[in-house]
Amino acid sequence: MRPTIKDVAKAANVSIATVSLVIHNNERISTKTRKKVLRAIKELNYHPSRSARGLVSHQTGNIGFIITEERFLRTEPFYTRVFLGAEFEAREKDYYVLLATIDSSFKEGDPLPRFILERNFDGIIIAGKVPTTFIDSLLKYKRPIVLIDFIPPDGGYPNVLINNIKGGMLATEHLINAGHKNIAFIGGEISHPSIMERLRGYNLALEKANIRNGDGLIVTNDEYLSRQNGYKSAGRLFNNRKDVTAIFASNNATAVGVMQYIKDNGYKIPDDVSLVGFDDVEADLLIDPPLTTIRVPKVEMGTEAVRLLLDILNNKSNSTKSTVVQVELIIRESTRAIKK
Amino acid sequence: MRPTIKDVAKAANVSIATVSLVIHNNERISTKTRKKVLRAIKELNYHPSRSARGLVSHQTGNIGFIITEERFLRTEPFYTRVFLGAEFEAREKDYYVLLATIDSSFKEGDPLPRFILERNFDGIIIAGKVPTTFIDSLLKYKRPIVLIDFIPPDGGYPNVLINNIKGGMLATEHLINAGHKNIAFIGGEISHPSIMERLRGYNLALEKANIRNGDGLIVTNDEYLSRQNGYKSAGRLFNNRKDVTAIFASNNATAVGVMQYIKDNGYKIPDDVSLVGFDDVEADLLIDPPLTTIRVPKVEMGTEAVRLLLDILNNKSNSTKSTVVQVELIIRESTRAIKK
DNA sequence: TATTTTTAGTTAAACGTTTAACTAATATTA
DNA sequence: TAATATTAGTTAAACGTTTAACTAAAAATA
Repeated sequence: MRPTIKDVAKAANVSIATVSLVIHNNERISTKTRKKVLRAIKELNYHPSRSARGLVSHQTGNIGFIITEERFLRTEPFYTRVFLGAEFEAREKDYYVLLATIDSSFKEGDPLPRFILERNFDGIIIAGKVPTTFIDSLLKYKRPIVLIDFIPPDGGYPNVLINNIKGGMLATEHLINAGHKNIAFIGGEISHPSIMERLRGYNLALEKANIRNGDGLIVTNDEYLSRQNGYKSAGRLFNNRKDVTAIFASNNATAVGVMQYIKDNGYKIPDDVSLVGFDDVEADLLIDPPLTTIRVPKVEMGTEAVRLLLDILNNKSNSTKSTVVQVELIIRESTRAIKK
Repeated sequence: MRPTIKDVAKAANVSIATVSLVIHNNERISTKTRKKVLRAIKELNYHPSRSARGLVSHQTGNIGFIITEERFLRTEPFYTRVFLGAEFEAREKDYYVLLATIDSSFKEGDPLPRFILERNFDGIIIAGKVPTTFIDSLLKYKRPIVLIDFIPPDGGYPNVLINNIKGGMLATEHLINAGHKNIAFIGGEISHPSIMERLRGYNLALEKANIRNGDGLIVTNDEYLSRQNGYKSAGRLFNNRKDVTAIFASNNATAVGVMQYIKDNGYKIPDDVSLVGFDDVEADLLIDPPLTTIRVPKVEMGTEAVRLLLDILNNKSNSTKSTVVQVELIIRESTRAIKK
């Protein structure tokens, strides 16, 4: 049988209350007693029962982690890394993470994950864009919510954001510094605030360098970011502008599609066209040539989200604080200085 | 405040015991009372507290899902799909799934996931190969274990297995039927039972067709299944045997590496070489040409694992029953009949 | 010295369930 | 009809914690 607080109390020859107080670092217990109790805890390999604890304290020790099925299954392990960061941090802080996916077309009345219905969570992390209706149906549970890489239209939630503007600037400036003038932006899912910001960074960098980019260099649509979409968009781009020498693709999958199109049409990377992606996933290294990209600290985003959430749960923070994680330019072989 | 069993009892004008019995489908309660109680439950949107339940029943309602970090982060969402299947089935059966990763070099004494240390799980699912030391350190918790796609050396656990032999045969027979004679097998991680079985299926199919495959057609090593490894192995193959016309690669990532090598060396797929993979992940469709492959029912593997585990937990099954999921040949464009 | 304050604990109630043991009412049997 | 069995519930203890309220002993103060 697993040891209970009673066993510890008996072993240390104190009351169960004392054991509980030691566990919670209450300063009312003398160092001597504290040591005695801690020794007993270690000897018996005692771990408090979550059930008993939850029953009296009305806290579950669970953090929900919600992501759309689509995003979770994405070929690039972007959000799996975010999850990993969250799980590590939660483990550290004595919380469990309950991962559940929802449909990206979630409608009001659709079944919610069990732990939500059963109110078995202290707070919830939502990773990536989800339907507003989903967030709405969470409201009545009155638990803190932290969003990752997503700002819903009505805003007002604490979130962990990527410095997308900076990323867009870094990518574009890298191309400008290499002497490029006709720099294109290719981005799907343009309604996503993050993609819009990357475009904004792109524009800011061009402005700063006094480059007036002519028509047809910005190709966007609102389809899901994917290889196919990148391939298609590259086609549209090259139909209009044969003079393009550099492309900034708003995420990695798009970049791979763009690369495929360029290869299929007899151009060479980076000889004819330089290409920069966004995200930095392993696949970037395996493709030919390895992709220059903007690195996003994925694991850190997960840990930050948990920290933010726990700060709110412990009243250390009001519920509108947000964190912005920084990005970094990773230069590989898909970009080079323009031929004179 | 969330409703408790007392609120339901008051609303239905019965004792709390009656409510509990109704929830557990005890036949001692009349249909009339049962209806009355169920109505109250629905009206109040009552869900029993896991904490209270766990405290008295000594069951947690949690299923652990363990996977090595390496496998979880793999570019192909193979195990994420398996997890998804497990989560769906668990949700259905009123269980939570606690996902945690371990290091693939887990050693005795390394920290275990929190829910294990705290004994907060009724059973555990291990997805993919893990170090034997990890399984050993689980033993003392005396909870049922179900393995997915892995048989440890000392065996003895219920598991969900892929019909790898059948898969190997299907792939190889497909190539044989297309007229190929010099059919190679490329497989990394050969110490993995699943890969060995795929090789066995390959051999069986050749035997059945009375094809004596000469030297150098089987290229294996014990490195992790990956693109680079596939690329390298293909190099070794073509150095020895220029006459190969078809290749069965033991998983998808390997196949992609092989494909890359073939392209880089001026051969065409499927014109010069036919190629079959194993796993069927989305990426197979996006590569050029789309890959003929053996489809593995990934989601089903997850649901089966949960079913197996719950059967054991409910004493419906002894703890050595295993399930084998079936595979299917998916013909795409990477294979074709041999040129006469 | 007598009183008050502080220290270092202990006692006991409460949290929301499950379930064995009990009971009152009704049905069956001798 | 009296005794027994069945039905449809109810009562109450138990699960393992937390924590407010209490207390005995020691220290500080008047």
